[in-house]
Amino acid sequence: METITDNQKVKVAKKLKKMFGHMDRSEMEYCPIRDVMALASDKWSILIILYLGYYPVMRFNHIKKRVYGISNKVLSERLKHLETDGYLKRTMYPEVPIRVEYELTDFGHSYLKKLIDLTEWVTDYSDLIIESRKAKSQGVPK
Amino acid sequence: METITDNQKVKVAKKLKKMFGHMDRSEMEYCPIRDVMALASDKWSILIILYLGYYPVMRFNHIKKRVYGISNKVLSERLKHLETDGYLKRTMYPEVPIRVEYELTDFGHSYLKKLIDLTEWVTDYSDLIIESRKAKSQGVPK
DNA sequence: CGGCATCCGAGTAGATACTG
DNA sequence: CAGTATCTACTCGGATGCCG
Repeated sequence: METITDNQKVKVAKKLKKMFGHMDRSEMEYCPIRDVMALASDKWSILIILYLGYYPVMRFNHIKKRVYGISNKVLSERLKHLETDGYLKRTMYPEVPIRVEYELTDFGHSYLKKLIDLTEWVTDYSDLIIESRKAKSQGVPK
Repeated sequence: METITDNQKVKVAKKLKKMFGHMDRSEMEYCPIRDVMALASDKWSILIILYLGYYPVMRFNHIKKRVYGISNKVLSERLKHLETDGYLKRTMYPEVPIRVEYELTDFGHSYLKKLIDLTEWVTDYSDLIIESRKAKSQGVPK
């Protein structure tokens, strides 16, 4: 485990203070963090974006195959949202049969980088989390 | 907007390949990324962790006041989960009235750092997202 | 004070069938 | 092929009341 010094903690606290200083007053009914995170950090959206980082251009059914378990409805919803928020670009080719391609925008790529950071962190520590869960569930009785 | 070169995109793709190479075969019914992210990346948990980075030690009602709009039920759920997964430590002082304190573990702090990265990114770009939303909703008719 | 139990309503997900 | 429509099932969040 990467050690964290008290000094670093203080720095972090300062950053936080700057970030949401005013939110302290609980005028944070509109909170951009909550808002934005909510939209692009659900399990499906993350996977979609990660796959689009892997395969630069994907079609609807291609994504559906990769993002295992997602339904048509949810996939098209997510894609629409992600497009609306500017993460990805949708290109339609009016051929027969129709062809639609999805790819990340520059903004999407910038988010992808953050996401990869996070997933690297997750994969590094997921074992630790799983262990922690077991420890608590088997629970030392007292 | 921070520019992203094709070269960087290739690097990112390689990382992804390493990260979930096998997931490609869609044996990813258990996907640690999905799993872990789902638990600590919901809007409430994020705010709880951010606040615990700001106020090192918090009590139940203190958190409740800060995390505006959260209900008792949801708060205690989140706290329990976050504790189970090892993000935070819960200390009970059997006084009267009882006192319970929450604070981040080292693991929690390590996650906090990632979270701050993300929120900084979000605050940098949230305007851009809002604009993108407007652009799409007012929608150039054709 | 902290927080669990219960109930209820709303939104969301999933399965399936259908269309341009 | 790329979705939409529809229906159902279920989970989630909020409100309330109770208890150690």
